[in-house]
Order: sequence, then structure tokens, then C-alpha cells
Amino acid sequence: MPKQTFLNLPDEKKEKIIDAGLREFSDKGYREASTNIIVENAGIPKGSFYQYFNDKKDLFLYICGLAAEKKLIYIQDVLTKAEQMDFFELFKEIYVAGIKFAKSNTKYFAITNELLKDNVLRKEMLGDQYERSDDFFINLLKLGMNKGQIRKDIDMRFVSRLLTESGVLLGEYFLEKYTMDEIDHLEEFVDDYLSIIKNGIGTEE
Amino acid sequence: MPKQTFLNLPDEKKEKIIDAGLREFSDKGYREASTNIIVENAGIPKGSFYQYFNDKKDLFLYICGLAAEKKLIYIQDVLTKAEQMDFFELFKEIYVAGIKFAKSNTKYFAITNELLKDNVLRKEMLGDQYERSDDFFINLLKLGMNKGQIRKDIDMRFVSRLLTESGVLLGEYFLEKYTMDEIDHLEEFVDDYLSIIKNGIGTEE
DNA sequence: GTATCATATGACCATAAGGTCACATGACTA
DNA sequence: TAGTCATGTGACCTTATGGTCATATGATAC
Repeated sequence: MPKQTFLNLPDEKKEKIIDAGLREFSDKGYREASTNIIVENAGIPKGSFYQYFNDKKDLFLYICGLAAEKKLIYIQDVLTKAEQMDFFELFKEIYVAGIKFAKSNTKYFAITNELLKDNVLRKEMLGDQYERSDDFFINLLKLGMNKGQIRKDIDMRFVSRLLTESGVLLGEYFLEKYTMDEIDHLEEFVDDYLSIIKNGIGTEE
Repeated sequence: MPKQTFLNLPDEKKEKIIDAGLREFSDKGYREASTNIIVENAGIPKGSFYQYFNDKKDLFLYICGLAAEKKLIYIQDVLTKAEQMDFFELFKEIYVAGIKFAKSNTKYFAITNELLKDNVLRKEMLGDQYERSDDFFINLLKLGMNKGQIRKDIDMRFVSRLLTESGVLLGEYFLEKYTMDEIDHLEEFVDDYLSIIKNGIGTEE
């Protein structure tokens, strides 16, 4: 948690610091990121940084929190419809929202990805909350099972991780492939992906 | 490439150095790994290290090469049967072999995983060969399509990455779940996974 | 015996890291 | 005006990094 000193700062200054951190962390990853460079880009003295945050990790987690907040905005109204929606429709909207988030917030996306991929880092950062991110998909899967749209013989924990990681992959792949274009292809892109998740890559026999 | 000086070393000394590198790299990852600790654990002077290798990266890539060699041993005779085998049987054997490799060579597994997951590191290490790892699954997929076992409307590049990453996930998950047990559950574990890949998680409608 | 050679060695280098701390500043109180 | 107190500040700290280099060693050749 940032110290009160930071929270009292004028918004503009706060933002400069957040931006500097965001840039450095998304560029180099947490470990390689340099607090010296962050304070330089933020235009504040080193001492001030430690008036605002306990340490490097403190800033990183704060920014991760902002990322989560931002992402939530994209998917929250999808989630409110979760109960009554067709399961794969729901999935689709979540992924679409996720990719839109990634496209509009590439730096936040990069940071959350690092946290998602690096098990050691995640353990260091989140401690006991380590596994929590699984819950999201597990709950969705249960919902889908109740609706009879999801096979009941799957290992939910495993599938949940698979969906998480493949979602990240989907985001990366879309960003690579459609850098220039608009989001015209997004829907069909996600449809293709979901067809694989839903039906597999095998032919009907 | 290690220098000739290294290759001339007695096997025992070579192995001490490799082991020390393996331990450090798998423990902390490439960036956090310390050459000082490596030379200490290897029991050689710092200067000697640089008689043997150009730099830290040189040793890392050398060890990655060893990992590839070791893994190849596990899957090579599966591959020779690739042409005539049922596609999903082939897949199964590859994953089984991969997990056996992971279980018997956890440190090598950790190192190759880092390389697989960290896009920035991979680019730094492999340069132009960057994308090459995709080829493996793409070729398999083509084979499967020719046999009529794989849908022809999938994005092969994407599915190839999905298979790569989910394979890693599979390895990690198995290592976590069945630490104590023997490999009794391995076959059914892989079967469950393949059933998802083949048929998806959706119910038949 | 001496010249040549690859190899061995560890003190040493520049650089940078994350973090601290004594002091400066400036707004508010009395 | 003097005192108080949160905040600002940058020189400085320790520790570690990856990497170098002058010198030592010891085997071989003449």
C-alpha cells in the first residue's frame, strides 16, 4: 500500500509517478525495472519515492491493483448478465472485453501478463492469495455445467488454468496480428477460438 | 558456444560446472542467476569461467542445448513412428514422453519453460530463430489434417502455440499433483487432456 | 636450461542496484 | 516571530553485478 503521503499528492503528480512506473515495469518486467529510472522519469527525487512507497514492490502492487480496476470496468457489465446468458456467449463477451482492454491498455496488459506467467513472481507478490485467480473461471465452469453446456468429466482446476493461459495467448496473438486494423476482426477471431475450446480440434467422426 | 578450453576439460570438471549453472539458472531464472554463485558452486575461479565461456549467456545457451538433447532422447523414437500412427495416439505419446522428461529432469524442464514463457528472454537468446519452435506442432498439425483427423479451418499458428503452452501447463500441473506417486496416473491424465483438445469442453448437442 | 605456449587465477574494475538519512523547506499555529 | 511538523531532497550507503587483466603455473620443445 502506498503511504498517505502519496495519496495526498495532486493528481497530476500522482499520474506522472504511475506513468513512469507503468512504463518501466511493462518495458523490463518487475525484476529488471529500476527505481532510479522510475524516479527520473517521474521527475521526483529518490527520497520522495520512499516517502510515497515502502519499496519497489509496493509501487508494483499498486499498479497491478490499478490494472485490475481498469480491466474490471471492461468486463463488469458482462458479468452481471452471467446467470441468464448462454454459456459460450458469455465466454465470448468476456474474451472480447479482455482483448479490448488489452488493446487500449497495452502497458497494463503487459504487467498483468507478467504476473500471470511468472509463477515465482506471483508467489512473491501475492503470497497466500496465490491461487485466487483460478476461482474466476472455476465459477464460470460450474455455471456452465449446471446449464448442461459443459462436460462434467473435466478437471475444473486444470481447465480453468488452461482457459486463463489461452486467454492471455489470445490477447497477445491478436495484438500481434492486427496491430494496424481496427477491431473489425475481433468477433470472428474470438469465435474461432471459442469453437476450438468448445468443440476441440478433432474432426467429427 | 563454449570455448575449446572448456571442451578439453575432464568430464568431471565439466559436469560440476554444468550442474552449478543448471542449479542457479533453474532456481532464479536467467536474469537473476549470479555468475559469482555459479563459479563458487562449481569450485572454479571467476577467471576460469571466462576462459571457458564468453559470458553468462554463453553458458545458459549451452545448457539449453543440453536440455534439448535430453528431451529429444525421450521423444525421438515416438517421432520416427509419426507418419504411420493415428494422430491423437501420436500426440498422446509425445505428451507422455514430455512429462516423463519433465519428471526426470526437473531442472532442465524449469530452464526450458522459462525460455518458452518469457518472450523477451527468448528474443534475446534466440534472435532470428525466435519463431522456430512453432514449426514442430505446425508440421504435426499438417500431418493430422492430411489424415483427416484435424479440422482444416483452424489457425495453425495459433493452435500450435496453444498446444505448446498447454503442454507446459500439463507438465507443471502433473508435477504439482502427483509429486509423490509414480507415473501410474500419467496415461489417464494425458488422455483426459487430449479429450479436451480433441473434443473441446462443450457437451454434444 | 630456456623459450614457448595454453591455461589458471583472483584481485580488481566500473556500474548499478535498492534503500537510508541528515538536513532543507514551507505552511500552519500561537 | 518563533516553534512545530509533514514533506521534500539528493548525497550517500552497502552490496552485488558481469566482466577484465596482469601475472602465475606447468607442460612441451629444442
